[in-house]
Order: sequence, then structure tokens, then C-alpha cells
Amino acid sequence: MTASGFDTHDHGHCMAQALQTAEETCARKGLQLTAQRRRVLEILLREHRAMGAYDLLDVLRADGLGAQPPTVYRALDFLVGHGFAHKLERLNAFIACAHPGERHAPSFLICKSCGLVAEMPSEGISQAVMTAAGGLDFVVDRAVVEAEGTCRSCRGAAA
Amino acid sequence: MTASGFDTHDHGHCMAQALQTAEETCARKGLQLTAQRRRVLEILLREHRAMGAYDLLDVLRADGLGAQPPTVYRALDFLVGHGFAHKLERLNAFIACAHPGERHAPSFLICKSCGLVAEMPSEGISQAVMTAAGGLDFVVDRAVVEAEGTCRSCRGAAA
DNA sequence: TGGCGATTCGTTATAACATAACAGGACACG
DNA sequence: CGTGTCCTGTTATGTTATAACGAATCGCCA
Ligand SMILES: [Zn+2]
Ligand SMILES: [Zn+2]
Ligand SMILES: [Zn+2]
Ligand SMILES: [Zn+2]
Repeated sequence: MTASGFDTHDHGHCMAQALQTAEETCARKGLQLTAQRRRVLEILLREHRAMGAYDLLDVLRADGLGAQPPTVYRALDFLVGHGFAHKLERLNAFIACAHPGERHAPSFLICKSCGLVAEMPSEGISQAVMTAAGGLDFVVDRAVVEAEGTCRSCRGAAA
Repeated sequence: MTASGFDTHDHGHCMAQALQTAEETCARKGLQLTAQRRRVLEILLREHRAMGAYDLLDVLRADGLGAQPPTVYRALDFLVGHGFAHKLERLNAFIACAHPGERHAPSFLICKSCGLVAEMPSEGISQAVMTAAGGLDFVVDRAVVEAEGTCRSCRGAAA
């Protein structure tokens, strides 16, 4: 029920809500949430983890649909471009946004042990980045922030 | 003469100093700065910009030496692993460290206009990342921080 | 009604980035 | 010497991402 990707939650609800938010946002902004785009978003939401483009492609194909890399990358370009999903540069992978609709500069936690990824609060980080960049007279459009480490349950398992 | 990659500086000096620091550090820690590793570091220092592995390979070959991808990636693994160079995840590229020898968690500014990359001060950012992660009971080993935007001179040129 | 631009999608091919696997050479150590 | 370790050369392959072109769809308006 929480926003953290490390906690258990009502996943059916989280998925339905994210999809609905995407639909409403697209309707409001005149964006086309086409079948392909929606399908890729559904997979990301259902799996609730970081997935490579070719992982997504495998799922699409397993569902009996012929698909090629450009199809997936186009859908991902749309979803990432409009904030429904994010790219994890460190993993060359993609994940559904945990806070769709809200305007935010995402930052991530990546557990090196279990592979789970969580979006974390980023206000303080964004502020620190802008302050540091301002000192060099640099204007930041966007910041990639991806922290690797160990989540609570993996630390517990290791002990 | 400054640490910012956006400013002009005495590049011969900066390069010689970085190489010397690398040699001293390797001697002290019993690491082998072999010909291949040293050469890749020299290229990164000379070019003073982010370079892809295959860009480095092209330079090696232009210098008349046969080389294959694994050669470059091995050298980069060494240099990155010991802090003499960094990987820019956003660019799939590598750059010589601007502060070799000092223990630091690097963070970067990437100008989308001119492509220059600078290492920026990261104490405040690291602190903010650890604070945010701690709130989710997550222990951070390492954080990728890469801010994209526009440097001063490019903003000046655009105006 | 018919043309027209904009957007999306299918398809083929290829570019760009990275690693697996194995053999050989250099070198230190006993 | 024999042996283990580290580094390198080489071949091949795996993984991630995009270029390019044509066809289908749809809203728009002469
Ligand atoms: Zn998000
Ligand atoms: Zn974990
Ligand atoms: Zn550095
Ligand atoms: Zn610039």
C-alpha cells in the first residue's frame, strides 16, 4: 500500500490506478494511448520491476503478437517522454512510474541483491544537485539519480 | 586551472599531473599501470571529454596498434575500478577523473549543447541521497548522479 | 469527394555497446 | 625447473538501440 517498491502492496489496485491515471492524463493532454503503448505500460505495471526492452519484447511475443524492437522502443519513448515510465540508465532498463500524474524529478534505489527498484523522494536531492550545478554556472534540465545498495529485507537475509 | 571541465585551463599540466598521480597511486597500492591501461588513460586525459569505448578503440588503431574491444574494456575496467576514470551511464561513455587520488563519489554535469562533461562537487548530493534512501531503510553503496543541462558558455551563445 | 499532412505502425536491416571463452606470454616464487 | 597469477591477443557472440522506408489511419478542409 505504500509508494516504496520494497514493500508489499495491493498490486491489482496499484496497477489499475496507474493505468487509469495514464488514460486520464492522455485524454486531458490530447495524447494517444494506443494499443501498443498501453500494452507495454500494462506489462511494466504488471511485472512491477525494471525490464529491458528485449524482456518486454519477449512478453509481447509470448502473448502471441509478432513484434520487433522498434515497436517496443517507440512505445517506451512515448511512455518515458510523457512520464508514465522511466529509464534506469544504470540498468539499461525501464520501469513504470510510481507517481504518474504528479510532476516529479525521479530518483531511484536499486538493490544489488534482489534487483528490486524503488522510486524515492527526490526533492532534497534535486535541490542539492541544482545548488552544486549553480556553483559552476550550469543550468540543470534533468538529473539522473540512481543509488545502488541493499534494501532492508536483503540486509536482514544476509545477517 | 580550475576543476571545472567548462573552463579553460593549462591542459598539459592537468594531464601530466593526473598521469603522475595515477602512477604514484598504483605504486603505492601495488597496482600495475600497464602500457595498455596507461595508454587508454592518456587518451582520455588528452581528449579531455567523454569517449565511448569504440572511440578509444579508434584512437588506439589510428596510432597504428591493432586492438580489439576486450582490450579497451579491460583497461577501462581497471581505470574505473580504481578511480582513475569514470563511466557516464547516461552517455555510455568514459571520462578521466578530474580528482584522481582523492576519495570521492563523483557526480557530473553534461552540457546537452556542447557535449562537455564536468565533475561537480558532490558532498551535498551524496548527503541528500543517503538521507532520502535512509528514509526507506536502504543502504547506499554508490550513486549515479548525472545532471543534463546547459553550461554557461552555451547559454551565452544561445542568447 | 478527394487530396493532404500528421501520426502511428510493420518490417528489414544495421549500428552501437559489451562480454564469453580460450590460448599464450611474462613474471614471481619456491 | 614447475607452477600459479596476472595480463594480453583473438575469435566469436551477446545485448541494447536506431535508421530507413512503406503502408495504414485519421482529421482537415478545399
Ligand atoms: Zn516517476
Ligand atoms: Zn533487496
Ligand atoms: Zn573523479
Ligand atoms: Zn555547453
